[in-house]
Amino acid sequence: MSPQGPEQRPQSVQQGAATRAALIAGAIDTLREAGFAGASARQIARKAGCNQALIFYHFGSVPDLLVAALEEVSSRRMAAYQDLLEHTGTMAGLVDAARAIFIEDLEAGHVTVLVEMISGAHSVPGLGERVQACLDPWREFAETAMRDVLSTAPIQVSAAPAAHAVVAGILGLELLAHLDGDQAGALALFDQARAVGDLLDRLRPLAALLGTGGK
Amino acid sequence: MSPQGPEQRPQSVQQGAATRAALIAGAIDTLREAGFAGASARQIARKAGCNQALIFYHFGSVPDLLVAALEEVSSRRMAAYQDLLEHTGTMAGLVDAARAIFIEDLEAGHVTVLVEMISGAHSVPGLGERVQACLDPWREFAETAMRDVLSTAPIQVSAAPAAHAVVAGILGLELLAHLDGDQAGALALFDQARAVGDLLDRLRPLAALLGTGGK
DNA sequence: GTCTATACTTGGATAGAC
DNA sequence: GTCTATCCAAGTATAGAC
Repeated sequence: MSPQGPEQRPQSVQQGAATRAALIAGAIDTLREAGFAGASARQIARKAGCNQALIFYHFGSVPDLLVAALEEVSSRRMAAYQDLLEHTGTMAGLVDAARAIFIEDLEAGHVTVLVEMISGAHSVPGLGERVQACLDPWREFAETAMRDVLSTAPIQVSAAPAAHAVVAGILGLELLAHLDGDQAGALALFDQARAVGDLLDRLRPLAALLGTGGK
Repeated sequence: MSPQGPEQRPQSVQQGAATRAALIAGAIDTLREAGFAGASARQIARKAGCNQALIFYHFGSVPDLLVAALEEVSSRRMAAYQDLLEHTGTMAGLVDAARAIFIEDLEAGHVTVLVEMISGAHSVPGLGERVQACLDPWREFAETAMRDVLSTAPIQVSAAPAAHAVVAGILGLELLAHLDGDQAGALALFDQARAVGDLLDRLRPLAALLGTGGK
């Protein structure tokens, strides 16, 4: 695309891209292990195995790098979520899918990154809006998923508040799981939800008879 | 209690207590407005209207002061929660009480303090355990409250996972409300929950007939 | 693009005067 | 108990050599 041809600086750009990726990976690791308050330029650079000055060269500032890291995690996970949720017609199926995804995210620390960025946004002016923008696709996604499932549910529930509850629940469970150091509480909750989902699935035909389901 | 009598240094201790209180109040304000990452000794002292060195004299370190602030908020709110929940026999009543309490906490920033301390604990070794200890009474409280309500519910749900979900939900809703700058999402959710609670209350006699409720 | 060196700022914590 | 002054560590960010 540039006038001087695509092979003028092939090594440089490749190297630069690799460094960018390493810094983003280092930022993600640091957010998971030391939180927002511990995510300093020096700490991230150490994780990335490169120099601290490169953060400012490639990203301009530490918060800018952290936002890039959040966007990276967000886009990487969206694909997995789409795949897992697109074939769930029942409440029980939704709970199972949600459980699998959530445990995976919890262990990998994906939600930790998000939570740290949301709470850390308190201390950096203007950061909140950028994190919010990153979260928006997820809210839409959750609302669509809830709309699909709730259309077959025996009780009338609006998708928007339900989606809000799901997103809030994920964030809250992450906070508790990280504080406790285990996922026992979250696992027990998913088991309960699975049982309730099963019950609702079995109630569906009955509800249709009584005329309380659907619209 | 001390040998020299209770009036030896009345001014000093009174002054000291006042300063301690001012520092705790300053720490709470700072956690709410600037988050854990922004809660430095100088910032807190500015809010408290006193000298930065007093933090170390009275509390030893900044994290120690922050824990004291969390304990203060926690114990102050416990009374309010006890009062509001002790007369709720129905699901709808529980939702109404929860809504009132949650909105009050959200506006006053009580939950913000808790969330910031949980997420901030990532960056200070040993802080997590202390925050966890502060949260324990609340988990017990939530479990007791859920047990009371669920005993009359038309479906069989264990109290422990339900309480875990409630606590997680409160934390998550706080994160979202603070990020959005409004409580619209949380309010809509409570309205939905109120409708579902109403439905469950009306289903109770029916469930008893069918034999799916109780033990 | 990457490194070293450095300027500058802020934060935690202590000593000592009052 | 409270203040001023200060030390030291850590953080952000930039300049300039390579």
